[in-house]
Amino acid sequence: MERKIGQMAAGMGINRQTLLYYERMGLLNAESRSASGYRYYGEASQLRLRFILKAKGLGFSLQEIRELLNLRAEAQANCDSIRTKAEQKLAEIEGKVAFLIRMQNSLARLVQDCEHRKSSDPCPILATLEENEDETI
Amino acid sequence: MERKIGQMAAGMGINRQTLLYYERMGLLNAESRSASGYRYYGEASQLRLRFILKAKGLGFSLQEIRELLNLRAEAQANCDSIRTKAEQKLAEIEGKVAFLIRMQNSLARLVQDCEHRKSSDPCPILATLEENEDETI
DNA sequence: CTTGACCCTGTACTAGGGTAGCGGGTTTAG
DNA sequence: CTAAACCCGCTACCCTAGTACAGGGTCAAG
Repeated sequence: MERKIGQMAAGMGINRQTLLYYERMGLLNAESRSASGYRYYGEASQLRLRFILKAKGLGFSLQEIRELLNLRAEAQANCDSIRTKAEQKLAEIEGKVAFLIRMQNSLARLVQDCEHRKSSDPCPILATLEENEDETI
Repeated sequence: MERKIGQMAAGMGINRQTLLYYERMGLLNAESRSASGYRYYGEASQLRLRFILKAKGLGFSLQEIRELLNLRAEAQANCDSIRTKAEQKLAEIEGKVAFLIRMQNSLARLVQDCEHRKSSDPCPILATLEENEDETI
């Protein structure tokens, strides 16, 4: 069914302005307009928006999503380009995870130390942050 | 030893402009100035900058770092507030890691599928992104 | 004393991803 | 028929974390 912008936004759980923003960014156009200019979004737009939001959820930037959409438009056959992009993104995410896990371990260790300190000791978190050596991270 | 801004920046591996930016943001002032206005950074500034960069490395935002610095100034005794902040940040990071790992699994599965598809099949990544159901993430 | 490397302040710009408000037109329920 | 709720285009603004440039002053070596 056809939806006006407000319904489309609410239905997808995003802001009305965001939909306009995506249009400006060349990601999503309404399928049709009323005589008075109201945007009407049909099934295809909803599919496309779902694509955009999922890809965003998978960590693709809007720029990358535009490329994916173009690839999709180009040819269904072009699975290889898509897979390459997905693989690159995967590597990137693996890097982020590794980094965050290092952060996580460092912080957890600091919090641990903090719990076991004697009340006369200085705060070990502050002490670590003040250290000269780069052992923490 | 006292360093001018360029030496300080180079020594810490950051941009000169970034140091000015941190000053504008109220994170770090030079200890002294020459008659002509040159900034001179001493030991205390270097300690403070190291603190800032380490905290940044642990995932704190500049805003949060400002709060940490204030806490630090308030009282060395206030270990509890510091630990609370560290714990909050830890929880936040754990959330991010969990999310990224879910993304990672989804993407890895898609790439897998992509490798094993028959050349007649449609690209499984595109197919997934077009799906209605929210199973992917 | 000049040259080059450095420093000053101040302003403006970047990217990414939106968000808000204005003045006015349209639609729909009562 | 009217009032609320929507929508239009447009411009401008938000945040974070910087980065760049302009126009000018300073310092040290040769």
